[in-house]
Amino acid sequence: MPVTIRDVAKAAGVSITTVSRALNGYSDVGEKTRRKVTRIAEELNYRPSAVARSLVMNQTRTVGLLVSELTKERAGHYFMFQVLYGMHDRLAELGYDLILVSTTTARQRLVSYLDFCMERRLDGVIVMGIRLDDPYIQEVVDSPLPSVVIDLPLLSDHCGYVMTDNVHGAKLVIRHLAGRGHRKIGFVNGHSQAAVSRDRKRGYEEGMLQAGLGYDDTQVHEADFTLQGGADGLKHLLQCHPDMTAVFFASDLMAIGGLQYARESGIRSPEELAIVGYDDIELAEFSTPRLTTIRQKRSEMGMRAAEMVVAMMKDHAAPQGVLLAPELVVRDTT
Amino acid sequence: MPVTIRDVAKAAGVSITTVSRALNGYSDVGEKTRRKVTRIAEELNYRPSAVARSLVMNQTRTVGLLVSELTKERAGHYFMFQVLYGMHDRLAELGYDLILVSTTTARQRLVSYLDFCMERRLDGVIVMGIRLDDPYIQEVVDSPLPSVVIDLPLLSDHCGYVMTDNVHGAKLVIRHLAGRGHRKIGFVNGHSQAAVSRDRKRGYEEGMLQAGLGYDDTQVHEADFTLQGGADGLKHLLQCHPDMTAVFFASDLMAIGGLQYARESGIRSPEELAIVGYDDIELAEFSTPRLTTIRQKRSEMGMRAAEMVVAMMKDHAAPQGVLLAPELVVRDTT
DNA sequence: TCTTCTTTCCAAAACCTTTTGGATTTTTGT
DNA sequence: ACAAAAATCCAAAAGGTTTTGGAAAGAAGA
Repeated sequence: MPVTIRDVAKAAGVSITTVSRALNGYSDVGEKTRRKVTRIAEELNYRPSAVARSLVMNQTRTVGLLVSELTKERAGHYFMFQVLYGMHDRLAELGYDLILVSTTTARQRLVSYLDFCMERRLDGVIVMGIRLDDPYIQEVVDSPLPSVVIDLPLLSDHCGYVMTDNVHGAKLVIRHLAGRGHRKIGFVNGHSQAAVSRDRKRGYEEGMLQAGLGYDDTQVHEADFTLQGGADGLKHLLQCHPDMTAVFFASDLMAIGGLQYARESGIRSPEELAIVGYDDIELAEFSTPRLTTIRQKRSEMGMRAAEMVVAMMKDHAAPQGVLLAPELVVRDTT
Repeated sequence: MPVTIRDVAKAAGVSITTVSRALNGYSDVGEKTRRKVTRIAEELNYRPSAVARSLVMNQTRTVGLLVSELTKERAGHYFMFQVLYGMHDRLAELGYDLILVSTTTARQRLVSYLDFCMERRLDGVIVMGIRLDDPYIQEVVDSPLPSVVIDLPLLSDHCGYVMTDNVHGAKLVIRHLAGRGHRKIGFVNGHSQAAVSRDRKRGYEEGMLQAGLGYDDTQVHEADFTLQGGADGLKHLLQCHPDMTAVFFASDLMAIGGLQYARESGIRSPEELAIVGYDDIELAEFSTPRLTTIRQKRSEMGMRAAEMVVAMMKDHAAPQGVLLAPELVVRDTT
């Protein structure tokens, strides 16, 4: 049904070789024939079949986006959407397409992640929102497929990563709070199955020690990145430490949950309790009071991941670990 | 490099025809050979090439997701992510893959949307977050490619749609507010380039008239679905109508913006001002006070879209217009 | 035993492109 | 005007699968 290269060749009175080379800008085709071919291709509305091309070139120019948290649980969406945006945009610029691969669907549970990529002959994979305990993680690292992971420091022969320097980000928070005179600072962390949680906790700990405030395990509470988790975390922390004057949350969503709990409990922020989040999602700027937080360059994360995976696929570049600098955004809650 | 059907055939001592038919469950292959072939295929870790298959079968089992709002502007993300989830999940179940097509990238501006779909030989398209004034809209309708549009009542030979009954949803809100005794009800709408805005406004108007409250154009304000827009809209409405006791926002995000403006202005909700949103995004349940809103079955929207497009592609089913029922969720702001 | 179905298998064509290795024509150098 | 070099073109192979139209072998019926 669709018009093929043969149709164009016939209409132009040349061989299909010539059509191919004319349209692809090779130098061994005369100027007049080239113009004729392009004109006719235009007229016939010829679109070269990407699948035929993929078959012969042995590359699909497609990268898979493996996201395990594409589930009903929505905690990560605020963060992920914009990473996705930057990633897709840069990939499109580089001439690659993005195909969704979810580990949570029924089909994926049967066909393994790797099988899927092999069958589709994906050129590379970007992994996002994966947990440390995800069974697919080993597959990714072991696979010969070029891959880059977001927010997980996985470095191997075929696997790079890009993430924000979470240790540094957390330290920025503590330094800021200490500078404001806070001595007793709590920390509501995300679940331990996220690499970022580990790093942010380390940053919190080191930051506290460096500020001379000491590290106390009971001032740390592990939640799950959700609004509710943030509220519960704050409640718990304040029960143990009624004299706490500042709390650092490992995500904006949790911080907002905390903010709401505080308001319901009649605790004013920042007067009675300073609150800091992490991520700088859109909502952070519009909460009342406006949330102090750590900004992650989300769309840049996506772009860097895209660039790296393309470099690996195209130029056989070596995978690297990219650490982006976080940025403290001071607003009203501190 | 990867193992092909030829390798399997050779190893099993049969023809490639037999391998193909054995693996695809045809009846004209003996039980013992079938077992042998499957065993060997397993051993060799054979994965049939989807691209070769696509070429010969003339179908890619891939549908494109055309989303024009995959931009830095984040207003729709809270809504779209979960539609995407339902859509992808159902598509995967049905054996189809989802590929992202954005109209906002540099590449798409050169190569038209249709060209992209043709080149990739997509079997179908789902369109989401598109505006009434989007230039691609005509392409979609005219295209012979099976397509279904979300939140835009576009029905043609090859194009169906699924959306929530927004007229009814808005009426539910007005009826609810009128039942609570409100007489002067404002409306902060989304931008006029969204079909949903048109419908929700109609629902508001009809609702007001049916409740005997009359329709007054100055009680309606057009915003843009953003937090800031909601805040500004409420401010404007209250300036014109200080005696307004209830405001209906065409999205939760705007309602939350309104809620925040109200709080900053010392206006308590629901005591002094009832507020209703639309969408029932996660945040609605966690705002203070918790937001009364209209629930859209977002993941069901995605699923229905997926099912329809597959039916059109596979069984040549006729496109339909699907209207899902909205649902009033009463919380604390009314 | 001979014919007629079944069952089981396979060679070859088809899908649409790119690339290889040469062939043919034109231009350049002398 | 002749050899060499450059420019322009093309036939055929390759890529990995499905499907078509038979062929070969075995079983059933006479």
